[in-house]
Amino acid sequence: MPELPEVEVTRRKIAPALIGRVIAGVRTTAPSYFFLTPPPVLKRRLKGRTVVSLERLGKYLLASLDDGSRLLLHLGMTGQLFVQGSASLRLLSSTARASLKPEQQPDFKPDRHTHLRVAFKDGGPEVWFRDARKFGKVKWLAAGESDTRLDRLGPDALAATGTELHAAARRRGVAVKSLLLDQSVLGGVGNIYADEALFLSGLRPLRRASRLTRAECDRLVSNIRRVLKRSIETGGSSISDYVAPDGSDGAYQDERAVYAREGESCRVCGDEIKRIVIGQRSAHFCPQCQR
DNA sequence: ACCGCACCCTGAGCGC
DNA sequence: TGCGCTCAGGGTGCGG
Repeated sequence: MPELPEVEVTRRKIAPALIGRVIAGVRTTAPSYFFLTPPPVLKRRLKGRTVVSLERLGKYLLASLDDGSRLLLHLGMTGQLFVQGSASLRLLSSTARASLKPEQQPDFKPDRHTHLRVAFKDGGPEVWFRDARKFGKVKWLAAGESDTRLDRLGPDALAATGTELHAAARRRGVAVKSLLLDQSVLGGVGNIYADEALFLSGLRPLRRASRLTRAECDRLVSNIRRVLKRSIETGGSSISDYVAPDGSDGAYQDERAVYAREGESCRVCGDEIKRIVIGQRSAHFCPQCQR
């Protein structure tokens, strides 16, 4: 699920269910590396606090609390942040979708993957964080405390400029695809949108970053912004053949030009979409449109 | 400073 | 039906 658009949609959806509410208590699963802050500490620090804001930094969510401390969240690959009782189909990953059945039911019970359950003083619906693969993260930050993960983040992909990308690209010998996935270069771009933006820009994913021209960087940044904005508009998207029963799926997956379309024909030129591996990740492109 | 790689974990989908 | 295999939209940390 989680690249910038999905995290942003999650933020917008979950913010009203968090902001202004007083936390009554937190329940967790057993300690694991999912918890960068040990569960007992987390429970102690969050109890009685009020969430005052929720912002997104790249693919991270950062909740500010009334005592100046902050809660850092990352959804990893399969993380799901949702309001208890809501069937947020469009926010779920494809893998989660397949096993979604329980969540579609209003009486869904927290399972062994539901690592965080936040209850509120008002007695209303709880906010839950479920993550089957545990690549997600939760960390409590004391007032004024910084975090290397945040410090390392480059400019947000929605705000970055061609100048910034060009400056970062110049010294790098890696494929442009790898450069785009580097969160210290641009915050928020993941595999899907990197492939889509490269397609729109007519750039091969294997193209060396250092050989990108200034004009190409301008085009690339502009197309990254375009695909991210479009995806946010459609409510985020999930790449899957699965059709949501309620039809609430994001529309972006129907618009994607290359991602997970290996062997299918290009919508622009009809050529066959190829899939290669770059830096242990899949990359998709049209040999004809991307030179 | 940069690069490639191993690794973290679970579930889905495939061929047999 | 079940088994073993490969794959997955995330990131970190290590040695070279």
